[in-house]
Amino acid sequence: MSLEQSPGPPVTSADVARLAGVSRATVSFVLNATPSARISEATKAKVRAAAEELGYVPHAAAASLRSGRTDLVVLPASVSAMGRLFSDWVDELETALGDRGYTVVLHGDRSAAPVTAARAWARLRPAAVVSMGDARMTAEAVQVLLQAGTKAVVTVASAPVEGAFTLIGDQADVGVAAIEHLVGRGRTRIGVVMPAERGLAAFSEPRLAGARRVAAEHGAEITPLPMRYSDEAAAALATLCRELGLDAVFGYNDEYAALLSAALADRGVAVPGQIAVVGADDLLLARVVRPRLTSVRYHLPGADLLADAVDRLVRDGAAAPLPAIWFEAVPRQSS
Amino acid sequence: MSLEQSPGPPVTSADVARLAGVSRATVSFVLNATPSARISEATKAKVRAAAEELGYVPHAAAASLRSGRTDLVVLPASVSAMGRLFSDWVDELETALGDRGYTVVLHGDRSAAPVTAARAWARLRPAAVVSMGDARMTAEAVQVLLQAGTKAVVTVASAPVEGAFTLIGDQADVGVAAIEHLVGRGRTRIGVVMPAERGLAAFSEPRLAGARRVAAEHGAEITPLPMRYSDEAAAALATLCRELGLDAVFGYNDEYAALLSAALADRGVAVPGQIAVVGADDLLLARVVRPRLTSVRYHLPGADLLADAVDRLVRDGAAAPLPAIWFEAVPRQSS
DNA sequence: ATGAAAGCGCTAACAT
DNA sequence: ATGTTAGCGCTTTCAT
Repeated sequence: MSLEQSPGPPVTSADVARLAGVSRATVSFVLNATPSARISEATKAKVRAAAEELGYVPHAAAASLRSGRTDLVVLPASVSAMGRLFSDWVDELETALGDRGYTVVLHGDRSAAPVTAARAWARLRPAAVVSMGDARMTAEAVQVLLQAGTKAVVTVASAPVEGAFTLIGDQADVGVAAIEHLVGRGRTRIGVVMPAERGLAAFSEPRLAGARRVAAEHGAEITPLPMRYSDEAAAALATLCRELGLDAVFGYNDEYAALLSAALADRGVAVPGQIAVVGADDLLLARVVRPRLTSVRYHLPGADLLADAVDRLVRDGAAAPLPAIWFEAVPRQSS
Repeated sequence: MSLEQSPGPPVTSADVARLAGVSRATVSFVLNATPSARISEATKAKVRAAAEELGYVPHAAAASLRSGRTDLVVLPASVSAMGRLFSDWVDELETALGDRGYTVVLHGDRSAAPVTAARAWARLRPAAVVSMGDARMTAEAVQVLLQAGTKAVVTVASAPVEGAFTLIGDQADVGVAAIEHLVGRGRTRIGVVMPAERGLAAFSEPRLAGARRVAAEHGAEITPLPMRYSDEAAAALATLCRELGLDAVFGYNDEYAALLSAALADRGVAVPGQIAVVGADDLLLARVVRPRLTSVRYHLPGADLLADAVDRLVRDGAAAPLPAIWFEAVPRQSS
């Protein structure tokens, strides 16, 4: 293969047709294996050879513009805001959708307003938008997408979102699971870490609310603890925890919890002896640190299940509901 | 805003033109703020109002099909194979390119062959493909993209890739930095963790090669240690390390290293007393675990710098070279 | 200052 | 069994 520095004009299906000595329609039929068209094997071979020789790559946008169909699935997701739990799951979903013929693309938008973000996705005219862990799929955002012809709008929310296929899952239940676990172990003066990093409030606020609800039921006391994700902030907070006389901390997620747990140990506070610590997400990190970290674990629907639902939504406009996301504390050494 | 369940046919610029009482050309001029066209303020206002009222969202594919330009940048990246170091950096790059008017999209393809993957990206006719940490941007893959009209093909590699804007960075240097550090601390019987997970060989093999090179220079001995990313595998490997009489381990990256370090401690092996441990990527994890983990740190070019280079490449077809990626061991308690 | 019309690369009726 | 043709939604000369 010769490597030319300056490639000629882009190869189109017309070039392939010319070289193969057939029409553009025939090229389309052959390369897309259109079932309704009967093309002789000889012609097929000629077309494929020509395409191969020219290095022809179809123009996805042109094809979908004409056909009115699209195989694009947009996953709105900011890579760095995603825990390892989610990133593994996103990977599986990508594979599952890929197997079903979709082109999956992650779109990490940074715009604040839900409708603005939705418009950015809608410009691409995707067949589906699957929003996991992004709290910004409001009813209006859904309308923008639907209006742009998006067949499947999937989102996670604590209650059904109008027009969208909603995966029910309430972040408050993370707080509930954590506090129930701690109360069950006799803890009553409980701190709840609130990350200072932007974009995490959508998760931390409901978790705190869930924590408060359960604590009230059991006569336990909740103290919100703002914390930045850094060594120094963890050290300062560890000191504060001791001064406040807390006997437990729910650390928002495993990363914050592990950071704080290490800082507590550095200050001579016994974990879980004096202060119990609970994380969330059940990352491998929870098993890497010592003491091993008790963590609230997600139970997400399987990626294949969700991919099937998306496929159904795109083809038939409807799909059977999926089981809700639920949460469970996995007890380890830290509590 | 009324939420209709079944949206009508998609709104096109023709609808906007009709409502505003102007031609489609005028709509295009107004919404794209075309400098060469002089449109009266009154008309502009009318058009914008009509677009707003109809909830018009432009069809990106149609626009770029006609104009021959595209603002799409594809970042080939498998989310889960990306360390947190890279994910933060990818986030910044996304922002930087977004600020320059590009639509950034992560494409986590799972196909093995470089050319197949390149074809999948080329179907989208992106303006640029920026491949970080994906070792599969071969010269042929670059040609496929160039041929499809991709203006900027950027990749990381240990040596310039023909036709691509290459960011020089050699994974072997990660191994070099780790082993030089360990040898400098008097260690001579060194294990190198080789992750069993698929897709990581592209990184682990060169790191091992770099480690071997430096070890040979200093009369140290290298033992490759296959390991899966799990608690059990780490436990088994910890036992093996002791049996082999190793005095140091380079743990591939911080995650594997931390897992192994904890397993060693569980077995009563003193870290760093009996066995020193070094990771890579300099994640916050390295500061979360105890003993704090020595780690090899990347020095990547700033995201803004790279975004500028991409922009230059797209507009002018050329850009000034960027400084090479280099590596440095950050000493902490584990070595 | 605005409109008419051509055409980007492709697919899908409809012809042949 | 294959070719002809008419657009998909948009941008962009060229006219007016």
